[in-house]
Amino acid sequence: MTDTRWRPVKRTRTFEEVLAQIEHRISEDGLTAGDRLPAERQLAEQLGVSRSSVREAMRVLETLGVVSSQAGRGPDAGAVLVSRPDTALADLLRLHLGLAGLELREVVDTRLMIERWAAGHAATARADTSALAAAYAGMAGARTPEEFVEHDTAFHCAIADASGNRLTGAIMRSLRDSMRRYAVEAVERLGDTSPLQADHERILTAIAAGDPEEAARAVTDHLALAYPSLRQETP
Amino acid sequence: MTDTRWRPVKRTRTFEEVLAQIEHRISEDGLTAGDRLPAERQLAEQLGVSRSSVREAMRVLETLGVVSSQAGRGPDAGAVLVSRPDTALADLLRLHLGLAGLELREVVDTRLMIERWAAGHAATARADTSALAAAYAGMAGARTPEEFVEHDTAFHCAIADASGNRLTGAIMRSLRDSMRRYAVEAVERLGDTSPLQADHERILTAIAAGDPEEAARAVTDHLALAYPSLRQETP
DNA sequence: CATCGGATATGGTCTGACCATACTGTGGTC
DNA sequence: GACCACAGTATGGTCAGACCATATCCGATG
Repeated sequence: MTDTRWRPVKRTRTFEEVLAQIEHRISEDGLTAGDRLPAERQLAEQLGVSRSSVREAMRVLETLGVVSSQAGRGPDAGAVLVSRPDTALADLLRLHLGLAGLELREVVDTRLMIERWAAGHAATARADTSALAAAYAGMAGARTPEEFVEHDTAFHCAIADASGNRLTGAIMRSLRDSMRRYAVEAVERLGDTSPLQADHERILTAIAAGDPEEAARAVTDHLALAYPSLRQETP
Repeated sequence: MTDTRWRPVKRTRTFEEVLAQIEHRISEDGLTAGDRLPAERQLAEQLGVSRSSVREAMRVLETLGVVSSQAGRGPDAGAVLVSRPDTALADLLRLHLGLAGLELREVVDTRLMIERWAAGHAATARADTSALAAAYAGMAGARTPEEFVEHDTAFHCAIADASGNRLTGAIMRSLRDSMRRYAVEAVERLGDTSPLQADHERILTAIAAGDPEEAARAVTDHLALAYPSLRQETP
């Protein structure tokens, strides 16, 4: 038998080491959104690596919605810590949908799960419904399917936000972003948007009235209407 | 007034152009997991950019769990398309938890939402419970909190997987990964794991018996026990 | 005091080189 | 013919140094 001695699965690449250092520094120094990271050249010298490796680490952090890089000089320049999971999640889902690693029905089911949960919570908590009402009004004035979907997205994201949980809100926004195309198609296929608006009014009323069961039912019925082909999966 | 002529909000960086090209190529050529991307040098030449820019784009795709790079030569070498949203999601959540952009209670609440939903679906679908049973047995033989949490994570991820929805499964895995530390602390604080095991048996039985309501209740009670400080948020 | 223009710090890109890794093919050995 | 050792080579990983684009800062100038 040849040499099957154990070798480490994978040598840690330099930029991963940089990532670990930065992450360590964040948790150690208690950095939060708004704080600045050292400049790329400076970081490279501190860690004893090349600027390329630092840059690749920065790309990763930027992809994850943790830093935002800005050229130039001054307080706003450089790599600033942010907290923007939404766009990162949206990119992630969009790419995996495109890769056929995920199917639309899985995304829609997940969305239904979140939305029922959020609608119930929002109703229980008697959450502020002004954002919902604004989006509802926006849909009424929409002239194209794209415009309608825009406000529809805002409406449904407002439901998730009203639950008070930022994580579900972020997931919701990403789900909507990644399935925008299909939403437009669904609206075009339906033609008339008035049934959708009736649903929306029912949802809005239930949340405002603080009726979690009715809110959850209304959301379920609404998604069954918007995505009839997936109906059988919503018990 | 100075020149207020319109400038594009932000000049698209080169590597973003590369990203768009690759993404376009994926959806256009119908590439799926397992297919190979051109080599970095080759891609750089094709797109008329430097290898650095291609590499930064690769880092982004790798971060999103879409490609996996492997040095060397042969069929497995180079940038291969994969579909691994789990690790990407886990990194994302972990970093945002560290940045205080998210709070633990939001993560736990989201986990409860998914787990109730998944338990109900798994019970309804009479899903295969062998993975659940195996993880349950693993917990019984665990000797340290870390080991217990390891199998506990497998158990709860198996619930999410049993729902048949890969997206919720991936989210579940990421949530568990990102809160592993807190889970270990919770087990240590509890000391005795037998109440947890009793819960697990109840969940397992309910799913195997195809009783969605009981499964959802069992999961809810279980998380209330494991995270007592968050109990008031689980109506 | 106001304004303009260079100095400067920052990220963005490119080039070319070298290293580490892992397969490929070739040639020798048994 | 089967097997094995070794050079060849394509791939990603890293580095160094240069230059460009952008945005602020600051001093000179009117």
